[in-house]
Amino acid sequence: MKISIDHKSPIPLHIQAESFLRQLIQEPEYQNGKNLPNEVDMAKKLAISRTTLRQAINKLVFEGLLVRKKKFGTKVAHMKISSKSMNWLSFSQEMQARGITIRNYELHVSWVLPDEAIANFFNIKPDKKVLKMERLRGDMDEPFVYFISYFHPRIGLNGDEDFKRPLYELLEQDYSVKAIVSKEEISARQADKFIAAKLEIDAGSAILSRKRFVYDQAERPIEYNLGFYKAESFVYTIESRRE
Amino acid sequence: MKISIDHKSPIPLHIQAESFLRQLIQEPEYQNGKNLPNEVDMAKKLAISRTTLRQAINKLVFEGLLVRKKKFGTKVAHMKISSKSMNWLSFSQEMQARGITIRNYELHVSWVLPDEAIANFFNIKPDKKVLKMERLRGDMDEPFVYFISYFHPRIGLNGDEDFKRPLYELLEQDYSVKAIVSKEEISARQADKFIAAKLEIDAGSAILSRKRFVYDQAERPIEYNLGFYKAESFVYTIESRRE
DNA sequence: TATGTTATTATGTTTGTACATAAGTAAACC
DNA sequence: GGTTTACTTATGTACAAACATAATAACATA
Repeated sequence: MKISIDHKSPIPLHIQAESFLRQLIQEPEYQNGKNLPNEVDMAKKLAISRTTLRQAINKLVFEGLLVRKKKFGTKVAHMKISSKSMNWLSFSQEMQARGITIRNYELHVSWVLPDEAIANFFNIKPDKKVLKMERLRGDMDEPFVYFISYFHPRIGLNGDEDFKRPLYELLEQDYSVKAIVSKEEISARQADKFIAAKLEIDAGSAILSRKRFVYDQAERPIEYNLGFYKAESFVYTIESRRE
Repeated sequence: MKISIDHKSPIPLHIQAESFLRQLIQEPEYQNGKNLPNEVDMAKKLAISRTTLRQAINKLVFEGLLVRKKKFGTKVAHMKISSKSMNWLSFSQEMQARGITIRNYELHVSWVLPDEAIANFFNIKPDKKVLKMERLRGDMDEPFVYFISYFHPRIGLNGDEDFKRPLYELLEQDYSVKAIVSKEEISARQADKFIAAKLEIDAGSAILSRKRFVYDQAERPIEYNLGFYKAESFVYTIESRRE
């Protein structure tokens, strides 16, 4: 933890402060509930104004990473992995935002014949092969999600892409495909033998399964995605408001 | 649109500005893409500082309701999380919409001491009793969800209410409490013995658990709600869109 | 004509300063 | 001893004042 604020850098100070904080809160002491240094001191130490520092803190508070209480101070919100109404963060971005380093445990790409649900969703003939991508991902300690994705042939993926890059970035930059609409179905189910083995849990354990249908701006189907999350490690959060 | 800023009010100016903006952007012109008045002018008109106004704008930007671009101005983002409708249907309405006739299998109302999570959410002392309502509901064939709700004492519920009426209707009509914001956490878990017995399934079966935090217009906590759904019978769907 | 130059506009960044408020703790008072 | 009062701490609210920057338009120059 040497990273500090560089006043010469073209990067805005509050952005620098933000990264600084993201690093800082990784420290075990803060993860364990210790208060962050108070705003006035920290601002002084970083040689930025309190307002600027608050700007950075605010962002993390908004994201739900920090909680503040008067007189009590600021500390990291002890919450689980969640997808905080930002449905549109990709998995890697989502994890990054929480300071979790992701590890890809397995990646497998193949061309397969679509089953009925998929052929239907893509509106293609069942004898037209589609690209299937399977990924086992998690943090440094253990895998906690197994993804299966199918992509519409129209996109032109060939299977040699660098799937280590964020998926939607890849689709947008290299294939001009913009994922705009997502329909998701979330349900609980019991892990079958295959999934249980991948996630290193017992068959029959509860898992959270997410089915995601992704469309482009013209509502054309792009991706059919299945995700199986180890139960304890995933909580889906939704925030909604009515008037 | 006469609502403006009241400097005498105990409500912070940036909060007032926020409500003002929320109203403002309802106007069809802004919905149709017209730029909001620029910050400097608007701040002058509202008689608050630009900083304070920006504080309010920032919040809406973060929520994804507004987009800003240098030189281009600020306008409403044409993006929508349309899971709204879904989230705000109460259970009975939700079921009705699916053509399912609901049956109440059990209803139990009691006054209990809140556990830490609840006391915290309500921000009350743990020795202050709260109203707890438990309900087992389902269709004509079988129960498929077990609800546990806790209500904030402030509301003034006494426990003798007619809980057969839709809940949010009751709160609104009889107690002038409007549920506006809901934060939900959805996760999979295994049924414990208690829940399993209620839902008539084996202990250890997968269930979908939904934790719901409900707030009123002033973001004050109203209800803490837990729902345990029989896995096969419930799928949570979300539709989201970005621009 | 093509290419700089400048002005304009509206948001973006940053600071310094001040007082308010919630929730404690300690001291003072009767 | 118990109640009030004052202090302390750290966040919350608010303002004014500059200067930076991105995008564009209008103008000027080679």
